[in-house]
Amino acid sequence: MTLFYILLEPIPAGWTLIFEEKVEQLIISNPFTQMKFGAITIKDIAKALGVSTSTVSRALRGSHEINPETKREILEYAERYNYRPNPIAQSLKASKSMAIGVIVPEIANHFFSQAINGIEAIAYNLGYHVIIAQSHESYEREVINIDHLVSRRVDGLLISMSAQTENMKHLVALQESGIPVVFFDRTSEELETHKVTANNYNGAYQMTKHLIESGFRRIGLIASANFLSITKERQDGYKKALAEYNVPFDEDYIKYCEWGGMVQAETEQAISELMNLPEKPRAIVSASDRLTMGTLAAVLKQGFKVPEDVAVAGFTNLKVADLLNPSLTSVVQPAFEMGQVATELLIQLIESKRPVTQFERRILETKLYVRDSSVPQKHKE
Amino acid sequence: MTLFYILLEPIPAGWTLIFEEKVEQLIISNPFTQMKFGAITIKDIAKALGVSTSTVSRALRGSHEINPETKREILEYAERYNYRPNPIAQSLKASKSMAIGVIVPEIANHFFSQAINGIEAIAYNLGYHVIIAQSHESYEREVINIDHLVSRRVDGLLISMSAQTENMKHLVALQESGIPVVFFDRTSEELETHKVTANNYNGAYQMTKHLIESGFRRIGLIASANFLSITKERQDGYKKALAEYNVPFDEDYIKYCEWGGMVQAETEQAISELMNLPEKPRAIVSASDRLTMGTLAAVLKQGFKVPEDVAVAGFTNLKVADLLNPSLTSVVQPAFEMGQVATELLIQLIESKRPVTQFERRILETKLYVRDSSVPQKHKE
DNA sequence: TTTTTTTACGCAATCGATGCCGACAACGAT
DNA sequence: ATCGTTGTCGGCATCGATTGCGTAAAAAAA
Repeated sequence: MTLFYILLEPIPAGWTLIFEEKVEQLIISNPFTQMKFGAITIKDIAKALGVSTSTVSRALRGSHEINPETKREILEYAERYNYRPNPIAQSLKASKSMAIGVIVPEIANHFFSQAINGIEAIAYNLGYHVIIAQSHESYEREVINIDHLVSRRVDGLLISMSAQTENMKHLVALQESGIPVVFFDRTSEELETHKVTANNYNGAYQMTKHLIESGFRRIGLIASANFLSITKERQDGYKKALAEYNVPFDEDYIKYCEWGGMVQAETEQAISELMNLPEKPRAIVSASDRLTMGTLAAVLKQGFKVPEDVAVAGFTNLKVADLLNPSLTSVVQPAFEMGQVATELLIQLIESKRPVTQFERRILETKLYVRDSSVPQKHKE
Repeated sequence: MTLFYILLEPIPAGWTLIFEEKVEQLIISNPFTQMKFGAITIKDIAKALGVSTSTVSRALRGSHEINPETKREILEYAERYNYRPNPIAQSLKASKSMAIGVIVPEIANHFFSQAINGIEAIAYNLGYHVIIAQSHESYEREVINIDHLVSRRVDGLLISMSAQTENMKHLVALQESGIPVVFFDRTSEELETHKVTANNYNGAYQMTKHLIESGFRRIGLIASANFLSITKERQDGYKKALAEYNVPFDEDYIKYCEWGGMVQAETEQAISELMNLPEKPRAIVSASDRLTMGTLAAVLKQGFKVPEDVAVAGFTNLKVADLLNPSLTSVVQPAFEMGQVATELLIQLIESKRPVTQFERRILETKLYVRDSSVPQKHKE
């Protein structure tokens, strides 16, 4: 008896090849391997119908220079065998990946996950897919991520910078190499491009104004790294409100957290410093989503009652703000819409035939929700 | 005077082409277009060093059959010009996309965003990128997403099914077509593959047991669609605890929410039905992350005091559970680890040379945090 | 010196889709 | 009857990287 072997791996040691034959097509009925034959290509269609691949390609994309009869046949066949063009081959040919990269500090933050929802909604509609990367507020990781996305040949990039990103060289280089970049949330003036933000200035202004009008005058501000655009804008809104009501501004009432809330110890330290000032603040405004919950937690942990000892208000997109103890006065950003707008602008840049020199700055309105955490005790109930 | 035009688009109507010439290379010094020249290929290296592309390719991947001297030159050149292999071309050649698809109900849910963190951590390390899609608890969207990911040629899929997915045909077909699938969180018995879940049974058991031991006997359960694996498992844990303490089980005390918390009206309706029972429950267990906050909100909204009128406890991965009013007794799942394990298993499947027939079921432990929402009033303070 | 082996590298095909040319037939126009 | 048109379609190169096969030259063995 003679056994025939079909080897899927190099010939095992000790075996000798004495006979070899090539076959055109191998039909395997092994139940384990009736797979990976789903992917039908343009070539298969061409062979099956006795036409060239060019004809198939043209028929599929509805070229007018194909006999309607031939076209019908091809379309029918493609339909029947569920043909899908291989996007990888298309990408190679067209040197477009149909992918956009998104870099955010972290997904597990409602502001960003909502923004990503908006990004995906638009991107998927326009045939792009979205690759998400997280910087975890680290400059290094951000650079690594960008490098990775570039080597993946993304067609464009949406970014909200890490709290440790002071230097924009990596982004400038990116843009110069022809990959469009759009900022959202956290932006920088060092790069000329589209920028999409919430109205941070007004959000902070409204929140501070509300606190002042509620009777608080000594108001602390806890913010992310001070070179971040959001920090600057929100701080300006805060100062504007103070000025408007003739509340003296005191530098000591502002604390910056370089880790932007990623490291709770840092937040607690900041709160502790604030609350140990000779004239401790009667209210605290948190100027960053990630810091807000940390601030509330730290204040409570350090034994202060909210709002009796100190009122708290802050930016947050968490839906449970009104279920907190106490329910939290907050400014909500239109995260979903910001993601949508940024993506529209980015894809516009990607698909623009001519270099774009006019860039937009889109500012979307925030919304203030007043709740118990900022209502002075005497007014309560 | 004669003008020469270099056209980037078809000849405008009214123009006639009278002269045409091809050039080898066009150097454009237009400041707008000094871009897209960053992408250096293997061919460029070959041309520059006067060797063939094969040699370059082999040198770059460290083949031994290349002269060390040549290899050094190539490596140096590649380094200097920051050469990166084009992953799209590699994908085409190898028919692997180095991408895995992830389908979750929604990103803006801490359980899933933490799981995605775990997924990314592993995937990036192993050179895969992650494409995320959301079903929004809709079966239709889930099917569309899968279709999209398949046409994108992902190498494998991680999925936590939507609350409306009763039918597994789409996943069976997927697996049969050779794309490995790994379940996490929500699984199904209709598919033989790796499955990664939290210990839902034990989590619900512990939580229910805790409530019983705290003195509650009439305990309601609010859950996702009843065909979901997590619903079944958690319900079983709940029943086990009841049985263990001889608390009679009453079918009326269980409410299923088909939208799994996506539609708050549904949740409120369920709570309302529970609380209108002749013998209304004294405690409610929420058996799904997304439902937990909705349950608490609904209970409070309907005017009940927690825990005085009714105690509440539930699954949730939200970090603010202890800042809620009242702080919420909860079961936390090891979401990050679940994502990691699922991804490891998936990539193992993808890279396995032989068909895998032994599948694992990994069950990771949950953790119960007892807080105020489940502590009977008399014991408080 | 001749033969064999080894070293080092090039050629060309391949992955799937696309698009520029050019071929060829049928047709009407001159 | 010859020529230009129009309609259809195939050949071939291309995108970038990889790899089996072949081979010239150098080294080793005979």
